[in-house]
Amino acid sequence: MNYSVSEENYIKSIYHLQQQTDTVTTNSLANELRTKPASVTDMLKKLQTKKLIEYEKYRGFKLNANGNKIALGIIRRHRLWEFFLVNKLGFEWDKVHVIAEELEHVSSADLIERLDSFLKFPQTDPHGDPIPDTNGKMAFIKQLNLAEIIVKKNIVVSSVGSQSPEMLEMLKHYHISIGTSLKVIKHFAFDGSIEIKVLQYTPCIISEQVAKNIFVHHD
Amino acid sequence: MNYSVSEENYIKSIYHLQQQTDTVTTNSLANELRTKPASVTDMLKKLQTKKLIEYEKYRGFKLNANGNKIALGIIRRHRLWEFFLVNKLGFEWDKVHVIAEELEHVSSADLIERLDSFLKFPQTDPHGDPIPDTNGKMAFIKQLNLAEIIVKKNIVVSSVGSQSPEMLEMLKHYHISIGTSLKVIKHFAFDGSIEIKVLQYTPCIISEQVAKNIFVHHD
DNA sequence: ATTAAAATTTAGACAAATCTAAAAATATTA
DNA sequence: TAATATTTTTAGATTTGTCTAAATTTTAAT
Ligand SMILES: [Mn+2]
Ligand SMILES: [Mn+2]
Ligand SMILES: [Mn+2]
Ligand SMILES: [Mn+2]
Repeated sequence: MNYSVSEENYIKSIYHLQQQTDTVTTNSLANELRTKPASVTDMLKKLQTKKLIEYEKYRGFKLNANGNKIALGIIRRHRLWEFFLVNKLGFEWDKVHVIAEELEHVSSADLIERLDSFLKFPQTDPHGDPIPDTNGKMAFIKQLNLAEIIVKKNIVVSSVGSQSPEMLEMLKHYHISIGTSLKVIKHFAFDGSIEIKVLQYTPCIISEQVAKNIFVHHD
Repeated sequence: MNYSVSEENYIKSIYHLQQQTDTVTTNSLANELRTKPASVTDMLKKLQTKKLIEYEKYRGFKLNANGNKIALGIIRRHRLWEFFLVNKLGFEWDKVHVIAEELEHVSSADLIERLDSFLKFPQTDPHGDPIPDTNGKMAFIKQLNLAEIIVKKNIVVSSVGSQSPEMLEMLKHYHISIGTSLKVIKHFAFDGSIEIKVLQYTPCIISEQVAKNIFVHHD
């Protein structure tokens, strides 16, 4: 089966919202897609007819197994293109999302498998998010929030909560990007800020808000 | 201004038809786009409102200067993606057209300029067709039909009339691709077939129909 | 110059995706 | 539990792009 650009965007958004709450609401999806609740209801009916979601009027909805597989296919394409844009075309990672949002809808399966191979089968996109394989299997990376790290062991930045230019600008200033190794040195109870040390740089202090937007894993 | 996928496909098709006849007819465009004449008329009105064509009811139509520029932008994207698909992803050149037909509509200008640079500013696509530059300037390559070559000097294959898998298969068998150097040895008046010699291979005979689909330029 | 054929346009309909305003269902609060 | 607020759905409209069938215009043929 083949899905329209609009259908694909809905499917992907439902998938992402489900990571937070198992069953999704009409309003949250409308908000995510910057559209109106009435439009969401219309599309839900269509997705139900096409057997991609479980949906009961007024009760919320979720992707079924089939819908999940479709979603992971779209996410695979999105993240492979993002990797291409950053690592081959030299884009900054705050610029690639909007472009990948279009490229993800190009429908050739052969294209994506060849792109994957050309990129040497990357495991994560430029934001640290894992890339599903052809069968929709996605590595689960146990991520911890930097704000909650206590031990003074080496940790590695694996992804970020915000992909805004503002975030990127600040991370650059701190010499932090995906894959950067660092250590937590001290917590300040007063405002929740923490002192960290990035390898080869002098220690610095980041606010709690920044820390909460940085996800890490051990060694 | 931004144009829909449908509008872009119409604009590009009008451009291509204009290469043969300066002013285009409703039927020919409908045929090119595999749609119905009534649909073409509808779109023509829209393109006229958007000031992309000159159009007089029942009298045919053509792109104006603005429409021409838009068309060349789409063709630039199409051909750059085709080059990418063949030279980076390893597609055969009979497979790339349909995919480029989708990729050409991805709208980021930055994307295309970076792609161009990544590909080292190619001058022609995998079918030998010239790639317009950012400003819509396109090199004109004086092409001659192989069926009409008489002199026994070295000539270079610059493009092909058909991009079908059948054509590709046969050209491969003859060891001919874009850029191949060859010589015309003899014409057979009986059926119009000609004997050619591809460098490093023994001479062979190709039918008039094949020859008519091969375009060449001198040295 | 008529008439017949072909090309083109209009009229009216339809599917997809969206919207606003109103109605219905559910959740919250007093 | 009853009133109120919030969420969700329905009803009806709009835009884009397409279609068929009928009307109109142009072109070709007698
Ligand atoms: Mn998208
Ligand atoms: Mn990403
Ligand atoms: Mn296209
Ligand atoms: Mn081409």
